[in-house]
Amino acid sequence: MVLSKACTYGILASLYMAREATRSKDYISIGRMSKELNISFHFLTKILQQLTSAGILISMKGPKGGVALKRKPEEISLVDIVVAIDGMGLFTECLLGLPGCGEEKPCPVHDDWANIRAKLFHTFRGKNLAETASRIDSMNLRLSSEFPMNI
Amino acid sequence: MVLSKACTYGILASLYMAREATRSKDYISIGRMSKELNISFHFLTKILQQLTSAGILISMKGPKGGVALKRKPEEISLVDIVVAIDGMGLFTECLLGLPGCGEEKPCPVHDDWANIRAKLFHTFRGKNLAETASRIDSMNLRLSSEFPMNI
DNA sequence: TGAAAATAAGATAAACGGGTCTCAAAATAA
DNA sequence: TTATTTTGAGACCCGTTTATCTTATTTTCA
Ligand code: SF4
Ligand code: SF4
Repeated sequence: MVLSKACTYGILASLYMAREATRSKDYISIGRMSKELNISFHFLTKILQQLTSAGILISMKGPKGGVALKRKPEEISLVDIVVAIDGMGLFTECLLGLPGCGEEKPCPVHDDWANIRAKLFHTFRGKNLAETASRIDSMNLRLSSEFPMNI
Repeated sequence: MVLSKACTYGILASLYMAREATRSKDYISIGRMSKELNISFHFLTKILQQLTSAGILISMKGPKGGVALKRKPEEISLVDIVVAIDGMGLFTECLLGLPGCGEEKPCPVHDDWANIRAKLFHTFRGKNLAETASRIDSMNLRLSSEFPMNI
């Protein structure tokens, strides 16, 4: 898997919060999100704690508490979430797993992989939560996995 | 990690065999490969067994035995190795891990990911063992990880 | 103040990938 | 034939990821 499960959950939750942020300024409870996104509550909690300590979210305990995006959704890119949870590995690691990959002694697939890797990075970096989340509504896309499979 | 460790080992061993195949027609012992590539012998054995049962290698027991590419190195692409070990997942799975990814109800990053995914597939498919292995020699590239690291 | 609601934190367990180990089976060569 | 060399096959171990569970801690509100 390209992204860890934790990372995809983090992205889905972030998109969910970005969509909510346009409607209210309140905190969103993790329990509610975990139900709507079909993600284990405790697992999601741990993931969002990572995003909180990474400075992407702010959290508040107690009734009316929950979690919210720290910055405006337009200012948060998908790469922020990915890096906070999975680290930079995907964008820096060698495709063939050789330690110390570099330009001087590159492996046979270096050029192609470096190209794809960069494209992946720029794609994630170029997508902010606001625009991505708005597409969910306008194009009737899905966020949760409660739909039937096809292909 | 994009490719599993087993898969990268399989690719490295295949490239090694492709390089050897141009010099002799003998079987190559897994023990020798495991030493030269710095890969655990038993683990490499298991991986190459997968390639054998996938029809990519042929094997022979006993002294002078070992393993060899079944077809000519020019006719084996990297995608053959990847699919035999890791399956088609990398080229078909959803980036966000949602089951049943598809065109009808795609997730918000579908278009970009599908594009990158396709590029990845065509890159692997377009690289055959012969050409890739020959670059190892002609450009003094590396196959094993016994070299010092440099970013 | 006290009950309830929510995150924080950490222990625990299951599943998986990576890796090791042992023994069997086959082929060679003495 | 017998010893040796090799792959084949499977059990087993270990660390990480995924997931669950339990126990604080903080906040709100009656
Ligand atoms: S493609 Fe480049 S970064 Fe990846 S393993 Fe090869 S040399 Fe290293
Ligand atoms: S990008 Fe396409 S294939 Fe990947 S999860 Fe989204 S809808 Fe599915």
